[in-house]
Amino acid sequence: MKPMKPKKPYILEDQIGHVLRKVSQRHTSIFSSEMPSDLTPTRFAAMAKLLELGPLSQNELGRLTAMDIATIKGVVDRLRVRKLVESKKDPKDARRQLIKLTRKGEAVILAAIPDALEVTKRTVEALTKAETKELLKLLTKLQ
Amino acid sequence: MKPMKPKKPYILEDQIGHVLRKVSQRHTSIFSSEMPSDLTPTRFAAMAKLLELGPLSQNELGRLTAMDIATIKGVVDRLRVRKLVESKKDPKDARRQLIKLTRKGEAVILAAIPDALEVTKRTVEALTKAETKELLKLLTKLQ
DNA sequence: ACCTGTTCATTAGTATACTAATAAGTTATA
DNA sequence: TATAACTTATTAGTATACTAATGAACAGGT
Repeated sequence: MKPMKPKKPYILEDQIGHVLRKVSQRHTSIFSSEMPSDLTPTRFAAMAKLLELGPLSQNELGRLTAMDIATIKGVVDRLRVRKLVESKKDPKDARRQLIKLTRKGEAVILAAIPDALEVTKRTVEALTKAETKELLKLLTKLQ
Repeated sequence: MKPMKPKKPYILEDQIGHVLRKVSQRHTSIFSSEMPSDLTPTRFAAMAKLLELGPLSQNELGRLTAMDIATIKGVVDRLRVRKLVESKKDPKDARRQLIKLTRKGEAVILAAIPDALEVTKRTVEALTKAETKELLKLLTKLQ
């Protein structure tokens, strides 16, 4: 008779998904304590991409910020309500909504970038520089 | 006059928060492709803790699975609808709802554990064992 | 010019994740 | 014992995150 395979225990705290969730939660919490209350991580990401690349379609913006089309729509809607971005039909492609930063949006994102870099710094403050680099390298492999 | 500090560029892809978000998304996607459709990561985590520790109050369960009280309530409600857990008043403390696995819930979680371990394995399949260990060590420091 | 397949955007529905307000029950202590 | 402080749970509201269905517009090839 084959010997029984010993049952592997399930330790939640050792599972990568659970740890990722907790670290993400901590990051979000640091973000909201450092940044103005209506700048969430995703809103910030969308605005940063628009600053970097200029006007983009909603889909492009979603792809570049890792949000699916339903999620990016909500984010853009809420940015538009706050007059941080505006959108208009793309004259070259009637399907597309071209999203661009308003003057106010540009000012807000420019002012917020140093704080966002500080959020990153605080998130990894328990690690050395070498460890941080290693962590980013490993996580990047898992994307 | 003091020299101007050079403006640091903001590279979204280098920010830990963004990379964490993407890796979490990929993990969730692997989870839902490997597991039965109504077992989400959080439902699974809650059931795994109940299996490990027996009946717990909603708050305790939330703390042990890193969910705030509003989130764990929703998760428990949806587990209850599916008859995977049941709850009753704690006779020793009238504030508490004691949550416990049903027979069905226990069978479901026991059957699902090997698949959940496989999800973890697939999530880190791009890394060596040593890298995986290192990643978990670094992430754990950031919790 | 027509069809086929693709892309873009919207909508509805479900699930996590948080805040803030409220209410009820328990514990600590003055 | 009275009350103050804390804990537990619920509810309402907002924000990400995904699926699936729909419809409009575009692109390629015949």
